[in-house]
Amino acid sequence: MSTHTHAAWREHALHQLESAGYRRGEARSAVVEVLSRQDCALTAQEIGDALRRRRRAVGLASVYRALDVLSDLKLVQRLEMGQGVARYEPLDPSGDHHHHLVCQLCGNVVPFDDADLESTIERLSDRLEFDVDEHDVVLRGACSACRER
Amino acid sequence: MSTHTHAAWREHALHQLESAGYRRGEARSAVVEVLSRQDCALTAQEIGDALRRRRRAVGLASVYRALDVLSDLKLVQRLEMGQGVARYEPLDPSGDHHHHLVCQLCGNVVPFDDADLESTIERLSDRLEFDVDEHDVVLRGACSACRER
DNA sequence: ATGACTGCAAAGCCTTTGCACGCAA
DNA sequence: TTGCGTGCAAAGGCTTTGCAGTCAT
Repeated sequence: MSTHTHAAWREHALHQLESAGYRRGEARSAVVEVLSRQDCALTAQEIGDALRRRRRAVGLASVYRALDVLSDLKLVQRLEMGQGVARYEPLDPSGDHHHHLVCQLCGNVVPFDDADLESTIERLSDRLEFDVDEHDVVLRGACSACRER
Repeated sequence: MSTHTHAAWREHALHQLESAGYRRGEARSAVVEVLSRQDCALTAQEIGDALRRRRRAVGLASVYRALDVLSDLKLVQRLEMGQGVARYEPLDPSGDHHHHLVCQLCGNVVPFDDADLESTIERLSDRLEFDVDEHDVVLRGACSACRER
């Protein structure tokens, strides 16, 4: 597991934003807030919906703009897991991360991590004629709930 | 490497289409033709362009429709590697496959394969509470050409 | 002859951009 | 006060759909 709590990520992110010269705007802070409460990948829509539910409605354009900035600062990772929709999740500054299982029946996304997989990818990266600095792995299939139906 | 040549994949695909009750239409056959000459992932646009260059222009809608059918029959794999554009590549019936390196500087996509990675993922899949039936791995970084600049 | 196949144009998503206003610093 | 941040509406890019004509069987 990560050494960082959700609150710690939020502080870290807000601090990084400030250091990078960004002002503490309402919309951006609200997006950081929502992301900090969730450790798996959300779509821009989902973030917008969550904000609306919490009575801190933010224009979708601002959500996208906030996510752009956060991606640039490597505070969130942008992921594409099919269906042509991008998902975003907080990036642990320690380098810790997980990958995703996508259920092809219900569309649910479940995180998992595996040390073996990480070290295999690391060894592999060294072997390639390519400077690898990111990787992602998506497993697709049926989640336990859907399999039983 | 695959045990199937490009021509073999084309024959296999055309045969499967026929078995599944599809007619041998011009557009669909042309898409199969282009895919069979390439073993790494192409976008719908790229397929359309290739067809136009070969004087067998096909409407983009038909390209997409053909790719849909081919995906359903598991003859091609649909991949999303960022930038919100889907890519498609022939799927070897033997189960052989590769993964991709994406250069974040020039956008080039390069295939690679690694037995170690495959077996690690297979072991991992058995360990999970999830029926895994597909996986894909994307490595991002700088290709050798871009690194030198 | 019949209905699958195709191309074109229109419609649908997700995402980005333009612009005017408001707010942090 | 300055110019970054925000929301709205419009524009963009990829993909899908509706429709009428065409072609395989």
